[in-house]
Amino acid sequence: MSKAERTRQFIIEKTAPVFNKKGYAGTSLNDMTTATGLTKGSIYGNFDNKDEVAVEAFHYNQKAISANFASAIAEKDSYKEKLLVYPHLYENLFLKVIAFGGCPILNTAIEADDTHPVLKEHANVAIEKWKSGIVYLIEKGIEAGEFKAKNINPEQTALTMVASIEGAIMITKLSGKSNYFKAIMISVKKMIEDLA
Amino acid sequence: MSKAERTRQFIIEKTAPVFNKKGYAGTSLNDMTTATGLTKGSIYGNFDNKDEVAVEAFHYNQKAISANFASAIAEKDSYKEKLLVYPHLYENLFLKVIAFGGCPILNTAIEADDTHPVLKEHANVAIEKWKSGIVYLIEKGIEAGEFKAKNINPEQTALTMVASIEGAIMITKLSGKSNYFKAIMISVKKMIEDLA
Amino acid sequence: MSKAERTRQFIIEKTAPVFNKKGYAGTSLNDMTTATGLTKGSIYGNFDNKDEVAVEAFHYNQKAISANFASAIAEKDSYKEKLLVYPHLYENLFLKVIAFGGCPILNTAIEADDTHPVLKEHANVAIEKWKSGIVYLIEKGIEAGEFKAKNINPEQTALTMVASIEGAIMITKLSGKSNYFKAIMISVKKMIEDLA
Amino acid sequence: MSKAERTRQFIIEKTAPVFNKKGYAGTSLNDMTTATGLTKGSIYGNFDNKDEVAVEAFHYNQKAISANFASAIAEKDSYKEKLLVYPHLYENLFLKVIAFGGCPILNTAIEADDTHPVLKEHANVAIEKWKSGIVYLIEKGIEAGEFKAKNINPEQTALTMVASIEGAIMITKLSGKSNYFKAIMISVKKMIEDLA
DNA sequence: TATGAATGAGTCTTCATTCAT
DNA sequence: CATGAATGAAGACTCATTCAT
Repeated sequence: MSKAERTRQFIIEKTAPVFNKKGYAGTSLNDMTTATGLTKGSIYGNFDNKDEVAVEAFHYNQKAISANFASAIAEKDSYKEKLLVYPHLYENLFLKVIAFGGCPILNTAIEADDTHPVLKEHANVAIEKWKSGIVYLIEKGIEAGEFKAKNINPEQTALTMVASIEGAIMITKLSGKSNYFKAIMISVKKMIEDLA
Repeated sequence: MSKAERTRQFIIEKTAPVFNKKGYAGTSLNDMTTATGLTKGSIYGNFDNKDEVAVEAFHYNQKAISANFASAIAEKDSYKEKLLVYPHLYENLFLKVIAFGGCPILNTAIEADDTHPVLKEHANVAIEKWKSGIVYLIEKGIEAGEFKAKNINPEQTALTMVASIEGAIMITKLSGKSNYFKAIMISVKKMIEDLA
Repeated sequence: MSKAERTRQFIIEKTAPVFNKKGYAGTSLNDMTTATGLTKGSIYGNFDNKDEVAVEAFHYNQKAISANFASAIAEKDSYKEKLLVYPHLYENLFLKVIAFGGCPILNTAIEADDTHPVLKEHANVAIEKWKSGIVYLIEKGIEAGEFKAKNINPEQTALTMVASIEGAIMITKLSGKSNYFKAIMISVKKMIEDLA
Repeated sequence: MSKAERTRQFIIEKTAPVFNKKGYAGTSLNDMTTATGLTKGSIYGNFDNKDEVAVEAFHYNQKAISANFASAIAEKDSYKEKLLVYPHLYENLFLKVIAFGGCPILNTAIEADDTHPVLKEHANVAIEKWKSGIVYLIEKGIEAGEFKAKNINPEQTALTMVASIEGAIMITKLSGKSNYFKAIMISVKKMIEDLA
């Protein structure tokens, strides 16, 4: 990794949590220099503009969270258990996620949808990927005979899972009540168990 | 209604959609003068500061949406049908809601949670009220013998409904795919029907 | 006194202390409505502009202080005692003068000299009148044989008295040390006694 | 001296006379950009806010005047002559001082005493230092046998000198009459000569 | 005469971005 | 490659003043 590449990465890592908390518009170049200890000139030497940093920071944040799930899912043997990783792991992680500023997809989606088409599209791709991953697990579960083929709509289930989890993060961050999050995760688990 | 009261109301009505789309920080005083046709001085003659307009605009937006549901719920006879108003009516309204900038509670919650405690609290109160309304309908339905008392956790159900709907709005606004919204509403309807 | 005249007077009385403390530029129309309980329209109905109120307020403040001296001087029999009224009475009044915002002539002179020719001239006239009053007392004292004619320059003495008193007010208000004021007044008294 | 340091100094030098003439509140950022030829951004790049420039400008103005006296005093041999530097040098300088906007201590004291505690304190320190300097010269003069120890109160004399000079500047600037200044300086000289 | 409401130029300050060194 | 310094547009907010009612 070249010096330039390392500095880029350093800027992304240090600014990513700020972007997730303050949002794209709410994060200033000054916030970015404070977070990195670098100068504005240095940031502009490594990125074309604030947008570019924001996009990379979004990806960094997004991966930081999804990586946890990918590895945990890989470790499970059955598809049901793989799906259950989402509610289970979120129950363990959600305090961290909230301290981290919440879900980057949700944050970016809400801020960018009417104002920033580029960021919006990145959030869209991330959601679509997440959904597809769940659809894939459900379909594989059906193939494997774990889930009943009839009466299951994999996409509907995937979308409802994603919606519930994102909604749960919002509500819990807003209210500060952890048991709200747990209650919704129980519903998600039930939805998964009902597939069998 | 005094002139002052009318102007206040006028400012709220005209700026409310802008706040819902661009967010609190993203809406400038210039946006507000453009939306109203008034001068900065006039806005400051009727409000103490931007915060005050933002809070009123949030309430205006929130009521604009919740009013639809309140009246429709009042018209239904059974508690099941009252609960079903949410998925049914949202299916009819969601294009409007999206054009309107999305759900004000969701937008405000996401923008304000790490940056604007006052707005955050207003969003929190609104979510809590929504949840309580659903809990009330479920409990009344249990009392009335419509729903089976055992195995039902009214708060869990209410939270999951709210989370799913908010998540659905986010996902649909982001993807632009109406059928995503419908799919999640089917899950919500099923959840309600399973109460009986 | 007509209603209009009474309102004018009321505005002057209520705003005068504010002007003396905050200065001409530092006193806003809002300060003036707060001080009077009246509206801006009402103030503009009774005065052409802020300048006019400021000028009247200056006179009001100036008279409020000089009245104390005029009456006390009238009561004294000898010219020496008349002159001693200044240091004596100021020693009793200076806490009030400081709470009142300091000497209006001094305040106006300093603020207005490079920025507001009209107010400056009013302050100038007031100082000139004060000085002339002292010169008159000294000359009368010489005529009466109280003071030695030779070696006395009435104008020089008057100017030095005025300068010392104004300087004393400034220093004391700045330092908060009453004994600074008293020390300077001792010098002024000595200057008067040396006339005899 | 770094570029930043030079620009800071440049801003101070160029704005100092404006602050002395128009006062802290009366000097706008626009006045400051006009005086320096720089942009607002540049001023804020070198100072935190207007306050900081005002404080530095006060010190600059204060030193600009006191430096004249310090060097002239150092050149004199006797303490009486050292003290006489004040009335003598002021007689030569006072036209310059008046063109310069008057005495910065006096101007700042009057404007800031009821409105700006930070500037007020800076003015207070400057007055106290001036007074202490005179007290020191008188005490040294007593030690050296130049002045009669009995009947002399060094602090009272110092305060009266400072008050007379400040009062003289105010009166002269207001009236435009140079001979007023000279008359008061004669009194100050007499006060010094009477120490012997 | 007094008021409430509006105006637009002004206030101080922060913004993302650029560029010579 | 990074820095320090500058820019000018935009930010929220206050000002003295006006005028229909």
